[in-house]
Amino acid sequence: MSTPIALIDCNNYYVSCERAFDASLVGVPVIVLSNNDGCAIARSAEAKALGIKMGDPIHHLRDKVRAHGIRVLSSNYTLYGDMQRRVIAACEAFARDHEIYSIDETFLDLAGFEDRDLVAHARAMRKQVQRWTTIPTCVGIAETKTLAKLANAAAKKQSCFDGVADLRDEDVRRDVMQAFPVGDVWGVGGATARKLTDLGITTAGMLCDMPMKQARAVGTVVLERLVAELRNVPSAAVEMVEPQRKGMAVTRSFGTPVTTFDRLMGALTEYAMRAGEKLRSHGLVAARLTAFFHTNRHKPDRPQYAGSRTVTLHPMTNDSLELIAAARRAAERVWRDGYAYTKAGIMLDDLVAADMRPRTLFEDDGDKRARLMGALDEINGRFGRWTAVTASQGFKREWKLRSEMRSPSWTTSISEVPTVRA
DNA sequence: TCTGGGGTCCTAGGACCC
DNA sequence: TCTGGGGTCCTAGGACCC
Repeated sequence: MSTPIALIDCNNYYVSCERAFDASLVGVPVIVLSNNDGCAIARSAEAKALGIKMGDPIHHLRDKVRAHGIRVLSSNYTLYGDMQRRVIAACEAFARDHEIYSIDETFLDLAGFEDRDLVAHARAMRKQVQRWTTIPTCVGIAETKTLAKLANAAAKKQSCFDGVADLRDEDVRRDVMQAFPVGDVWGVGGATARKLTDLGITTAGMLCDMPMKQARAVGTVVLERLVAELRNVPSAAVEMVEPQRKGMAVTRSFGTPVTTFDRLMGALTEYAMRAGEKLRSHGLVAARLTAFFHTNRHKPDRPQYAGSRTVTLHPMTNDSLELIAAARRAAERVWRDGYAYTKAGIMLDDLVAADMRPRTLFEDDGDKRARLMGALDEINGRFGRWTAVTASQGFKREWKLRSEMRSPSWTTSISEVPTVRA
């Protein structure tokens, strides 16, 4: 028998984080918007009940917002990241190990806890999270990750589970899978769901019974592994160590369209600075940098252009100034006048741990630069991002994204901690 | 007027080599 | 009619996730 896995998932996570610090948001419909205040990416139960879907553009929702008094917030990732640490801290005593899957979901390795009543164990954990953070959660228990995800979804949807579903028993598993739409299975997206439906496979139970060979033909090894996991055969373990990251990106939509190369470089400079910071905080260097920018793809009647160029970084580097120079080289080659650009970004690939990077023969002493970057990170860490900037980055930042309804940094900025009067 | 920002994995196909 | 047979490496793009 394999070891049990739990998946703990926070309910309406961003909204729950906001509610932890603003009681007036409790019990009313609330939505949290994406970067640039573009579309709804988190919805309270009340907002979902009003028919608001994940990804709905806010400008399609104005009438509903007015009619139902929906509270609308910009996203506050600093707050959500900090709350995540608290949620995980509350879970630590309940598992041997954990793997953070996303900002609101964590897999827990329950090896060593098998002889307990795991449903009671999970309930105690939920209570602890609620007490420490106020955040409501659901827990799915199973022996493969795919089934733990499915258990979690069942716990969320079916009130009979009361927030904790355990799918280790085969009969329970069968019952739940039989009622579970195939398109809701973790790893089955729109394209695969259509193919499966055409074959008459409409539930997780039917997918589980699909011949492995056929699964491979329909959806390559990915779907084959997925079917194995539904059959309770693990094909992915809980990852104790963080796997080596392969690439990273900093991309943003613009608050107002950009039409000049200087403005584009202003934005790319900022993204390259941020990318350098991310690299350094992970102790990595990059071998390749891609700069890209494009016009508004949602408006096909307007002139369209997408520029993208990859350049090699040699030596491999995490030096922001090198990244900025590389971004300029890349952008210059594909720049075109006469278009209104609405989005740009920097992508870094072929990442390697900084102390493992290959040395080049004529590499000059990088110590000075490394110290400069260290000082930059420290200043910006202590006094807030973009306290220290490069001259090319500039101070105007007209392109910067919209975020007009952001809640304060309740937990991470001393000037914004909540005041309590008694 | 107005539509996110990250990531991962897999496959196909071209370039190149012997 | 018929046009080697493998390899490797790289890139682009699809599909999926939150």
